[in-house]
Formats: sequence, C-alpha cells, structure tokens
Amino acid sequence: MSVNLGYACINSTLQEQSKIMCSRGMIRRTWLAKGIPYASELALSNVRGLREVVKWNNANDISVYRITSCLFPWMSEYDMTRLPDYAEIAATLADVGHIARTAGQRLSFHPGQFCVLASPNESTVVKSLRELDQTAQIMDMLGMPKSPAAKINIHVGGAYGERENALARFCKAFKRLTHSAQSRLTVENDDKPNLYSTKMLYNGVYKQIGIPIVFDSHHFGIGPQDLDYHDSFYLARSTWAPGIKQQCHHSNSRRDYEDSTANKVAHSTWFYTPFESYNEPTDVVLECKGKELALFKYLNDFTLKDAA
DNA sequence: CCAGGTCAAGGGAGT
DNA sequence: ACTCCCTTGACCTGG
Repeated sequence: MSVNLGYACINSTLQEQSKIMCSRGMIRRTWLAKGIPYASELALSNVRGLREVVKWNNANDISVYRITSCLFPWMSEYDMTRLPDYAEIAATLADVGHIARTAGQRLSFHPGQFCVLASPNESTVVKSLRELDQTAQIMDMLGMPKSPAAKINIHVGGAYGERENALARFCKAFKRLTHSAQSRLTVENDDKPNLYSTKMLYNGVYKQIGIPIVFDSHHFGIGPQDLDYHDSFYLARSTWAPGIKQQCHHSNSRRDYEDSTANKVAHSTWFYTPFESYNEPTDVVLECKGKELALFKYLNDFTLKDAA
C-alpha cells in the first residue's frame, strides 16, 4: 500500500472504554493554585496514556500518529527536567519511543495557532521558539530521529497583509531554534486566502531554509489559489528529501458533507473523498472528528474497494 | 453525575 | 480601537 494512514491525538476507543487520555491539562486558575506538582502529575498520566495509544496503534496496524501538543500542561512555564516525576516521565517516553520505533510507527507533533515564528512581536517569537524547542526535546526523549521523519509541523502565520515580510521573519526566527527543533520543522499550507499557499511556502521557506512542506488537501481548496491540486501536491512532494516519506494532511469540510451551517474550515466526522496521492508513497494524517474510527471506515470505504 | 459555560497564548475580519 | 470570531477538546462549577 503506497499510502499509510494515521490520525491525530485522541484515540476515542481507548478514551471511552478505558478512560485512557494523553491531553489532560488545567486552566490558568488551577495552574496558579496547584502549580508544578500537579503539572508533573498530569504529564506523567499523559505519557502513560500515550504509551497505551502507541501500543494500540501497533496492534491495529496504524503506523502514523500525531501526538497531542498538550502532553505537558503549561510546559512553557517550567523546565521539564525539573518536574518531580521527571525520571519516570523520561523513562516512560523512552519506552514509548522504543515501542513506536520497533514497529515502524511514525510520530509527529503539530503545535497550534499560538506558535508563530513569523510574528512581528518579539515576545511572541520568543514564546514560539521555546515551544518548538521544548517539543523537539520531547522528540529527543522519545529517541526519535532529528529529521522530518519525526516532524514538528506548524503554520507560518504573522502575515498582517504582508506575506513577503512575514516569510522573511519566519526564516530569520528559524535560525534561532535549537538544532533539534530545526532538523524536524515543517510548514503547512493555510486555509485562508490571505495566508500561504504551497507555492508561497516553496519560494518563501523551502528555497530559503530547506524545510519540507506538509500538503493539506482541505486547506488547498480554501487557501490562496495559485496552482492546481496536482502541481501543489508535487511541489510539496519535491521538498521531502530522499529516504524521508512525504507527509500530508487530509480532511473533508463539515459544511460540505455533514452540516450546512458549519464553518467551511471545520472538519467532518467521516470521510467522503479519499486523499489523492497519484499512487505515490505518502503518509497521510487524517484530521476528522471520528478519529481512529474514521480511519477504519476510510480503509473500508476507499482502500479495500480500490484493491478489489 | 451531567450540562453548559469557560478557557494562556495569535491573528483575522468586521465595525 | 474594539469586539467577536476562528478550532478543539478538556476543565470546572453549579445544579
């Protein structure tokens, strides 16, 4: 099979059947009240949950999985090595990494909307650098390769109507990251016309600093329109070094298929169209509300039919 | 025990 | 300059 499918963050089966989670966090008020000891407790609980999810993925032949960015609550506020449970957390993560690598399961991260390397605001950049460095530190604890095989994927952001300047700021800020973070960073095309297309990322990021582009099929449809799907896919594909499998995202619009009142950028629960990869070997993270159950349904609806 | 309001962070769009 | 919105999913309170 040329396409390996994966899913993101929550395993609904484990969560519902066994209350296994890896994204327990706390709101600010609780953080101020309970602080580091509670953060440590939650982080340990989260990485133990992650171990169960990774084992489950192996047992279910799923070889692509995005880890939640909420593993360590309030991570930016402390040095992870100072958590009271650090030794056990680190040992658990090492075990998780071993389990994943042994089975050839590819793990990734996708920090969210607040991580903006291209921001004109220096304090936002500093916070973003820290988040990426710490995320890379978790990859290191997992024993994952320092390459986009273990990708940490983000959006460029910070456009303010001046994409050229923002792209330049992004590349400049990139150089301030640790090697561990630089080696794994990837950028993704956006879902708004005023943000970045695959082509803009190719010229403004890949040609400058050489990091790969994650092609998102759904964002392609609603972002800037400057290339067709085929050319966007192959342009993104050309940024992945030999030996490191291209990774893409696929989702369907909730508005188009499930709820006409939903925002067009919202994801559907299930899939109505398969990812078009032109039969190229690719890893695809499915983004949908149905999580791993939608992955199984996708396989049933599309892949098996194709094989028949 | 559950429903529903709330929630660190950035940025865009509309006024 | 201001407000509200984006997505997501878990927190947490009050009933």
